[in-house]
Order: sequence, then structure tokens, then C-alpha cells
Amino acid sequence: MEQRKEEIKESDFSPLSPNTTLSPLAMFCMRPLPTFGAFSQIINSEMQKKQSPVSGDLPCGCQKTKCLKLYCECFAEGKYCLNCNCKGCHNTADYEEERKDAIDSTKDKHPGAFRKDISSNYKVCRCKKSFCLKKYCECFQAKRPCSNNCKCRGCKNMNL
DNA sequence: GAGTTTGAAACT
DNA sequence: CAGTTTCAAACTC
Repeated sequence: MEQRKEEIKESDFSPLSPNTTLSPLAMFCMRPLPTFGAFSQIINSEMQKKQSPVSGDLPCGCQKTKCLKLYCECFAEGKYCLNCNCKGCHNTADYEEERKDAIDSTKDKHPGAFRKDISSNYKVCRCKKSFCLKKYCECFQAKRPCSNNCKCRGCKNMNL
């Protein structure tokens, strides 16, 4: 089907013209700029949306820690909570200050925290009852044999 | 779904 | 550093 080129008139773009029909883009461009606070909220919201959940990751279900302690896997991985089952979560952009403080104090006590480059390879377990053959054991859960540095007892998760 | 077990994280 | 408590997930029924 042949598309006829329409003649473009100045009135097509003028917001002052009562009969003008504007494109969605034009409408967007004409919107007033948001206040700084609103702008910040929009940015934070978009940042959170970009935190796509990594495949295989499970949402947390924290109840008491506001997801601001290492008990929370999302927090421990340096991620915002997203689509989680947690209650009273402060591990979101809405609580950025509190979250940042929590990260700082956790880093003070636990310098290796949030360091993806070192955390997974050097973690050790202290299992006593699971023989390191259940997901209670972090090594087992990571599909990795226990190392000499582990403090586990009766370990059956060793390389032969 | 409720209750129990487990070991990391936090606390003292 | 060691013992204890708290916590959330894994597990069991």
C-alpha cells in the first residue's frame, strides 16, 4: 500500500493550536521537568528495574532483619531485593541511606563481604551434623568440595 | 502449611 | 577468641 506523504504544517507542532494532535514523543517532551526529589525517585526506580534477577537466584524471605544483614542473600550479594518474599524490607532504593550505612558497617566487621572476586572461593564451612552433604553446607550448595580450611566435622564432601 | 533442624551471622 | 543467641533457609512430616 502506498503511503502518501502528508504535508507538514507548523500548526501540527504548535501546542497553541486547539486542533493539534501530538505524537506520544511530543507529549513526553512537553511534560514539565520533575522536581529533584521526583527525579531521584524515578532514577532509583529505574535502577532497581535494571537489577534483573540472576537466573538460579531465589528470592529471600527475611522477616526481621530488613534485609540489611548478611543473613539476607540479596543483601550479601550486594543486590537490591526484587520480587522477594521479605517483610519490612529496607534493601531497596527507597532506603538508600540506611542501606548504605548497613553496607558500610558490614564491611567494617567483615572486610570480605560484597567481594564477589574472593567470597565464593575462600568461604569455609563449619558443619557438624550434615556431613557437608546437604544444602545447609555452603560448600555443598556451591557444588564445591570442602577445603582444608573448612572446620567441618565428619565431612563427606571432599575430593577423592 | 506447620514445625524442626541446621549452620552462618551476629552478639556478648 | 570462644560460647551463645538470632536468623533465614533447608528439610521433614
